[in-house]
Amino acid sequence: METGVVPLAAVDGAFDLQATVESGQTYLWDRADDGMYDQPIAHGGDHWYETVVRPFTPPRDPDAAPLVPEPAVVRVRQVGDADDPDARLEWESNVDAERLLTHLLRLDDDLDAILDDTPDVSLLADAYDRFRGMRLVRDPPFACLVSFICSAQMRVSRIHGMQMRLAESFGDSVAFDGETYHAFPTPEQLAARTESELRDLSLGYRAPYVQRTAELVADGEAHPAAATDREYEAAREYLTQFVGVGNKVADCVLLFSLGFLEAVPLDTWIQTAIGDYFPDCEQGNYTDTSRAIREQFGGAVAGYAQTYVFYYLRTRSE
DNA sequence: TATCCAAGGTAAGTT
DNA sequence: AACTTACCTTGGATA
Repeated sequence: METGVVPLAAVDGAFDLQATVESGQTYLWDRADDGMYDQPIAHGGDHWYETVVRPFTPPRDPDAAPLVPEPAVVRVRQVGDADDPDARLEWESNVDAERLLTHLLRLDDDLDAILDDTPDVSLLADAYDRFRGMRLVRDPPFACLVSFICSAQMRVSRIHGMQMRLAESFGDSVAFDGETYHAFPTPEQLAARTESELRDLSLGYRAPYVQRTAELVADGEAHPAAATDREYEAAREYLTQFVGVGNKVADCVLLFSLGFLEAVPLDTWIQTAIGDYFPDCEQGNYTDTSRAIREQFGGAVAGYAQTYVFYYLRTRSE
């Protein structure tokens, strides 16, 4: 086993692991000690989180070496909050995971600079204040694509459960620390399953979407990472060729995997925010409403504001 | 205990 | 091109 420590003093701006991993941007991490999402969100706990990552190349740096040399189990926890000068991330893995963690958790972002670029609007300020240190993520592209195809009309906790079952049922097993983990399935592994087998995992009507999208990727007809070198709206359009992917899911993949920080997924919570706080942004169609709210949320980093607002509104009643 | 409802939308069919 | 409708599943609310 390899282990390491990332001092958070070396990171630009604050960091909050729990908010980052449990805010509904990624469904590929699991809380090690208890069932993630099965209980109300209690911030401040120093939980261990685990994920399994296959070798993949950073979408924005295609000439770089893969982030891990082999399928890797990564276990990480945060010790100390943003105000603690000794705060740190502790990790355990079968490989050197520091570069991988920096990528997945966007530790290379300068969060203070991003906040400086965000408009001074009370809703945004409140959300940033409540979840200070939350960062966006960079999920592996194919797993992110499948996750958000599964997200249609579905609760956060159940989306997470679907991804865990997909890995457990169809992904390669990886031995680590005396236990057996499962990587998220490859496009080939999912393409080889039947709609019925996917429905057995409670994917419902999303099952054929996932199967057919996996086929498109496995057959080489398209790959989500190929959207990266396009202009933002063209990249969104490119992703809608996958089955079960409309503008909203496409925006999620652009934001949570491919590093398009200007993407603002227009989900039900953001639609509510538009109605309650920014009614002038409602333009009657996705493209124009998206442009308007993107402007309102700070343009190039609008996706950061979106994700804070999403999490803020979704957890308001708790 | 039974019934109802809504959950990070999308595809397919109509006008 | 704009507008409707069907779609799986299930935890939690309501009666």
